[in-house]
Amino acid sequence: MFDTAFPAENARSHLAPAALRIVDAVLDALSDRNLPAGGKLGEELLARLFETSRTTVRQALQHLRFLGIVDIEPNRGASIARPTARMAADLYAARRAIEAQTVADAARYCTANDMRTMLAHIERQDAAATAKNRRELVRLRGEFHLVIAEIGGNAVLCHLLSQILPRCALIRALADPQPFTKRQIDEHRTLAQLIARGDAKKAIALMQSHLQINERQLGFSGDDQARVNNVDVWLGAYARPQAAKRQA
Amino acid sequence: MFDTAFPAENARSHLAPAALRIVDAVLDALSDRNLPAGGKLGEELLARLFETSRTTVRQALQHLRFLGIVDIEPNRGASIARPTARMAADLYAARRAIEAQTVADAARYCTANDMRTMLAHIERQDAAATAKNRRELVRLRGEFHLVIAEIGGNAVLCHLLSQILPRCALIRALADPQPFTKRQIDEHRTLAQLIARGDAKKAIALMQSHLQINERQLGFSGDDQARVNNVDVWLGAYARPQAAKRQA
DNA sequence: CGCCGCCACTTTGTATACAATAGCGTCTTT
DNA sequence: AAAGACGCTATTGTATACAAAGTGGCGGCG
Repeated sequence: MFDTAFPAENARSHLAPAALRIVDAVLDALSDRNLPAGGKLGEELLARLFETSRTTVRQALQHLRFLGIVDIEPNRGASIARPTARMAADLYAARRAIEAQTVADAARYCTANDMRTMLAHIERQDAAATAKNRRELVRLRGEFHLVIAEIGGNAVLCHLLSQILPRCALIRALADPQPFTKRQIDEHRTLAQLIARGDAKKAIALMQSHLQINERQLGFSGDDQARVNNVDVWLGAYARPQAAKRQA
Repeated sequence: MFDTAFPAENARSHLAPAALRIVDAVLDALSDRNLPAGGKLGEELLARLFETSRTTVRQALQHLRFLGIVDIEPNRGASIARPTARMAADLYAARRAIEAQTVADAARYCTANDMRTMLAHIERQDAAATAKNRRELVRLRGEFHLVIAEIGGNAVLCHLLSQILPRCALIRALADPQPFTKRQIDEHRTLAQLIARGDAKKAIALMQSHLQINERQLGFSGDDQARVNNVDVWLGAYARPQAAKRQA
């Protein structure tokens, strides 16, 4: 479905396959809520886990830093970002600003084929929700917003959105108590219809409320430090490609 | 003026000093319009020019790729991005979406001290314009928008803006025929006043027109391939820190 | 004479080795 | 016994060496 023209893939295309595996492993672990906030990501350790060199690991860490998933302090190394409530609010405010535009563009330029793409994607969301495949569902929910941005056709907005979506996923993994809900998929479906109809005004309004509802679900009460902090424990399962594939 | 809290600096803080020098050299060359679009940036060459290793060069190139200043093709290396008219339109559309929000936030949260910061910054813009210091003026014009975003207080929007501003600078360096104009600084001054007054509505409107005027000035008529393509020629002057300092 | 294939060279990608820095424990001194 | 300073260890930062891939030129063949 997503060929080389897909902006999110485009942004990753330059990465070495090995580095990409590490990035995906971290993102997968994030979707599964197996991320210890503030957990340290030693280069040597990752190199051993993924059977590659530190050079490649550093590539991956740089990319994750760019996505806001890890913090890198000079001479201190990388650790999982510890997003604050303020950061979450900023992030969602930014999303509202960006996605208001992507939705408007999508409503303007949506073709019949685009509508089919959206519906097919929503089908996959439904399937993932039915199968209670949390990781896939988290991935698809974010990806759907990218699909809309792609229909809008603004490559820059696509790129920006693909950057901040993983951070939203991180925040939700740490602070969202409600994993499975069909309502969001229903909102996606309604959104798709409004876009296909070209009703930009209503589509924007729905997107805004859709995002605000998501944001309000966040609660920063949970003490994230309570999670496992042994990175090799929680990342170990994601290191081997076959292990990751098997779960998916 | 800008301490560690400044988002743009924050995003660069992790880079090695040597890598930062390379990034700044490219950005300076860009401000001076000494950038051959599509020009190849060989790693070995840069390593020799900046008297460092290819490891550091690669770091800098990765960062420039993040900023959209260079394209990196696998096994082909890095080259200066060749932005299209479409890309420019997308970029400015994204800026309008983002800066509408930053201006609104700034108008809401602007303090007396923030106003002084803006005015002081505008003073520097005036000084650079009077001194016909093109590089400094280009830098300050972009930075002013970041100052506004900083006043707004949304770190994510600051970060996103700091990412796309260099690309705007690249596009203007390649396609903007009008280097020196005081009108933009006047607009900045008016914008500052509206923000300080808390008039979000008018401030947003002015920002939109400000950006649209800038965008309309762009003309993609010039054949950029006509420029020098010998990277060592145009970057040589920026390689040595003292050389760059001397011009500034 | 033109085109196709092969070989050499150039350039990038990856891994490893070395250097520098921060954190931490211990030892000494007051 | 407590506090400070020194040195050790663990981890990151940087450079170099080796491997792989791509590009261009040369020679043979049609």
